[in-house]
Amino acid sequence: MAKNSISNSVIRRLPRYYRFLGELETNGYVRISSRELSEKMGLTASQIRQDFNCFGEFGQQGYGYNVSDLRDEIGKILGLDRKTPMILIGAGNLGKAIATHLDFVSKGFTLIGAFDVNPEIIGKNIAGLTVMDVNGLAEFCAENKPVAAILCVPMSAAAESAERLIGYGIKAFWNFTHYDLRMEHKDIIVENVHLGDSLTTLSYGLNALYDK
Amino acid sequence: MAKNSISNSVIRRLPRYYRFLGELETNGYVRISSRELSEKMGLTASQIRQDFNCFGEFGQQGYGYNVSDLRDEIGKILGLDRKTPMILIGAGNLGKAIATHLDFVSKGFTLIGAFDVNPEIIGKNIAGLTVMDVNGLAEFCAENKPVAAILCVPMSAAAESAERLIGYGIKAFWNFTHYDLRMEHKDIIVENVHLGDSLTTLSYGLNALYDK
DNA sequence: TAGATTGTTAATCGATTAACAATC
DNA sequence: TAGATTGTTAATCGATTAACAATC
Repeated sequence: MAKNSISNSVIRRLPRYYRFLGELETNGYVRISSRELSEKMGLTASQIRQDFNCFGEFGQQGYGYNVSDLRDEIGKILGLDRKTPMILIGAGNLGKAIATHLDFVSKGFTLIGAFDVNPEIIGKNIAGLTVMDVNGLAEFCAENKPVAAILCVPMSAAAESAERLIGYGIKAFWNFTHYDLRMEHKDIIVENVHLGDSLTTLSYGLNALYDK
Repeated sequence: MAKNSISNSVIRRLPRYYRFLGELETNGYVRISSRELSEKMGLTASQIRQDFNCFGEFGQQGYGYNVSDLRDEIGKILGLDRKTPMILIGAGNLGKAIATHLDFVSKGFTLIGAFDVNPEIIGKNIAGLTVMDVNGLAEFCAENKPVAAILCVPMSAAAESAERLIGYGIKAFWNFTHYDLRMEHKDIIVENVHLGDSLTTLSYGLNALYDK
């Protein structure tokens, strides 16, 4: 589908394009030029055209881009037409919030199971799922073949959990721990969310304020 | 403190350096060379030296870096010795999880208040704080002068909440909404966490799997 | 002193921006 | 056709890597 290999910088801009195009569509836009979109998004028109051209020719000279078509194309590129089965590992505060807060289907996933070690959490209902005991994980994976996992366990359990999941056939991780999956497994697909690092970066940003 | 202007790429690596150095210290390391650190972190030794040299000369030729000193320096650069007063706006599932999940003090902040509109949430206790009615926000800010805010409200309320908070003197946002604060306010410090975009990126990553 | 490793300059690589010919 | 705007090539900018002199 995608030409050879698309740079990470481009990929990270795609979800934002997709969101903006959705808003434009909602607001009744039928066509948009790279210049107009660049003004709305705070990018250069050049960059937008370069980005889209990584994947094909979606525009029309003299006209611009058809908003709805372009959005669909980007959706396909992002694989949002899939429903990759995903499980949640660690249904504590954070895991629960993530499972509840997001619309998985519109992002290419379905959440099909949730697991925890804590007896107080097991049996509870989150996002329409009954939290199961991690002891049943092997059996569940054998039966339901989840492909992706949200890793929301404490750091102390991260390495062991990840290794087990890989053993059960999990290929992709949405990783909320600081365990460095990418370093340990070159072949596994990983997207990290490091909330602590993000807050730390905000702290750095405050230097601008205090240094005055 | 920091030389002129440090590139964003460098800044985003600092929290990770800080974490790794903490682990090394825990494991009894006293000194480390850029080469050894590069192997542990999956970077090049060159990059590590370049990064550190943005802020000063922390090493010693022929020896390497003192782990504990270096960590302290990076901590100072990140402003982790501060306790910037921060408030949580939106104490729903996600807001609650974030407030509970993270150690704010070790990241340069103290969480001093939590607010919501929902009567079912107001009065509840999270992270040692009683959730207050947003109606009391103006008064609270006048009295307690929070500098930073976690924005965890629904998209529909994001713009209005942000504008209000800026009016009450908030200078920095940890933004979990898709409202584009940076675009609207060039002078405000913003760190975005776009969970939806992150999950979407993971979906793109799965192309590698399905394309085969 | 000899060996090691930094700090720093130079070379390379990649990403962004500018320019413009192609074309709707 | 004339005007607009893409797709794409070339120029610029910035970040990473390599090399090495300085020095502990």
